[in-house]
Amino acid sequence: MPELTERAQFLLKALTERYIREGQPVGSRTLARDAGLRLSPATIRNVMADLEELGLVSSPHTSAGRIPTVQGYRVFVDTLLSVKPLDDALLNELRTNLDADSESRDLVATVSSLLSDATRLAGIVTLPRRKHASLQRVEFLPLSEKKVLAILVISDKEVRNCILRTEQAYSAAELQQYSNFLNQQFAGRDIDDVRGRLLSELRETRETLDRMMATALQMADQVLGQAEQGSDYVLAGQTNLMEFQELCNVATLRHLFEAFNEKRQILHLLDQCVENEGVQIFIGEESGYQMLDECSLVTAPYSVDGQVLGVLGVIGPTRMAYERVIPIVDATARILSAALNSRNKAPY
Amino acid sequence: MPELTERAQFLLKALTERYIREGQPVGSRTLARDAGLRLSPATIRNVMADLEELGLVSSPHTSAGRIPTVQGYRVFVDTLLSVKPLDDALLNELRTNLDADSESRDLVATVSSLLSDATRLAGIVTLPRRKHASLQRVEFLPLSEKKVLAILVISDKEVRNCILRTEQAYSAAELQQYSNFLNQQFAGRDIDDVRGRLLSELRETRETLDRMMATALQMADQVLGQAEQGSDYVLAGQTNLMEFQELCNVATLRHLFEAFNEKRQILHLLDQCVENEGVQIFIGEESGYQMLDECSLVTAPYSVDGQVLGVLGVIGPTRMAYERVIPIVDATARILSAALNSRNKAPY
DNA sequence: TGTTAGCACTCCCGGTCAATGAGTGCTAGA
DNA sequence: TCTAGCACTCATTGACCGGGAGTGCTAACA
Repeated sequence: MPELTERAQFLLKALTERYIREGQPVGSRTLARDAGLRLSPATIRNVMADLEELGLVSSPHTSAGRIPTVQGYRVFVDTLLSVKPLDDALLNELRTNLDADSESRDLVATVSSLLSDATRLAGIVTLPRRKHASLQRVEFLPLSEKKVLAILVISDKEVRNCILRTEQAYSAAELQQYSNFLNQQFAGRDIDDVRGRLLSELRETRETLDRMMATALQMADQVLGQAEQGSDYVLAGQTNLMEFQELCNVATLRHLFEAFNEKRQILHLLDQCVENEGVQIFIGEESGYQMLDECSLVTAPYSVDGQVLGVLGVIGPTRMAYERVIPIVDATARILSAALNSRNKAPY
Repeated sequence: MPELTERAQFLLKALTERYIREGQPVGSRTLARDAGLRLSPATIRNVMADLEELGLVSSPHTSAGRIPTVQGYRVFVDTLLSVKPLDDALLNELRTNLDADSESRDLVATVSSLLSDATRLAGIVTLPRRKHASLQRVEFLPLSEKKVLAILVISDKEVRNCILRTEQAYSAAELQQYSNFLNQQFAGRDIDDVRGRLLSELRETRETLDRMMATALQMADQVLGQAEQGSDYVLAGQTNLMEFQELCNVATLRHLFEAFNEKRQILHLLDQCVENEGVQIFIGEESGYQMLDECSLVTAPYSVDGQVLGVLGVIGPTRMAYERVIPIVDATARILSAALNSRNKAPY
């Protein structure tokens, strides 16, 4: 946008800020007073006409003031925004409330609440999912005649268990043997890797090797299959969204909440943010999903050892206090990453 | 209500049914046509005046029809309602969709969805919580230097694990020893019982016995303490509630959804239904909670071996199709109980 | 050439008003 | 005991009007 004069930029900024604050279309008279430039309303009107032609502002009807369009917000966020430094009290609160020792799921839930409390919007955090997680160990325990409890230790904070139904009964000793065997073979290896090997070994050795190994492999495969599909997120403070007038009609809310329940679409959107480093923002229709047409999504990925594990962010109305929200999201992502890192470094 | 003539009862029933169907206040003319009695509107009006005096119906304003009051619904539900027999297709769907082998939490989530789908309302199911669960066994696995994974097997479908931080490092062998010891001592016993013993033993033997046992007891106590607090429920289909006009203002919805998130109040209400056997209904303000003023709650407890484990039900607007909803809730509770029972009987 | 004052115009919003229609309470008669 | 009739009440709807806020345009001014 090099065509934008400095004055136009300044006014767009002032207009957007005021609109975000007040929620009302901003007229030329108000803007003249508000902006502090010693210009008459008439002059402002001329500038506004230019901005409107560029598609950065629009008026809901002829005799209302102007409001920023999605493109207007875009320019505002990308080039005009002066981000507020995060206030220390809040930063401390974020830090101290993160108990780095809790399990992933709880940790994620906490972060989600923190985000929603700090911004008064809806907080969202995906569960950490590492592309290359290594398997620390496997255990099998007999539950009842044909049920086996499989426990999969991935790291010192990620444990999954699932109940397997088996064709026949196995004794504790047998199961012990199986898990020993598997741990010997696979402990410390990448999970995808393990799965690949399992499959190929299963095929190869079906007849030749003894039954024990086949069973062990089969079980392990079952567990891994179930463990892997856990792409999910935790949402908090949805009800905060009900406070905003622009979202306050039931149809809009319904679509939004249904999307939250469905998860699929939201997840897909969040996935797009994984690649981007740092804060990423979707404004209104930019997301490409209808139910988010009147919302913005501010996200940031979090990571351990340079490997991105997930995305966190907030969802709120397009008209949100970006200059406050952006640093919060940014900081939270850093703090979460740090928390995950520090405990990951604990020696085994 | 012996003062109610047969005719008055019949008309109250007709009025309530019509109002539930149409959602509009019912006038005397309509009712005269609808009820099939060969009475003129004027006569009906007289009866209505009586019903109004008894507090069973009311009119939103002078020249509108009548709608049932909470007391009116009460009489309707308690004495007038003709419950529809459940249609077999639905029954089958409920049965087949319950995978009796999944874990409690998943099972509960499924039931919740089934309820909400079948009724087009919000389904709610509390997690099973047995007063006297017996401990099947305990396992400890080393995770990292000062972290231990504790696994608590309660039944062949209920497993809890939690990560303990310990003061010092323990070897796999040590942990094995501990769990062996605990299993020997406590396997098969009631969990509360176990906890009590743990505490007393801890006190008694602090100095006398060897450190191993003390640690084992301490760990077990930690796990049990964490495992027990799990009073919770799973909700499904909240968004269904947004379809109803009477709930369609944002303030009402907000209170409702906030209560859903809080859980405390709802849980308290559900707890009251545990004692009652069979379907229990709270209509409007009867619940005593403001956010449910315009809602009704239809619940039924589910149980295994005559022991009530939890409550399930649906939440919807006061104006709901009770004659359809009640049998669904009832049947679902039975089916869930049966499912839990059958698999519980599997020999160990 | 950029800025400003003035002015006519547009459109939303809130209030008033009257017509309509649904439904009621009451009364008198069958 | 029931019913027909009638006057009355009240929500809803649509039309209308005036005020207010803000605009675009034009012409004058620095």
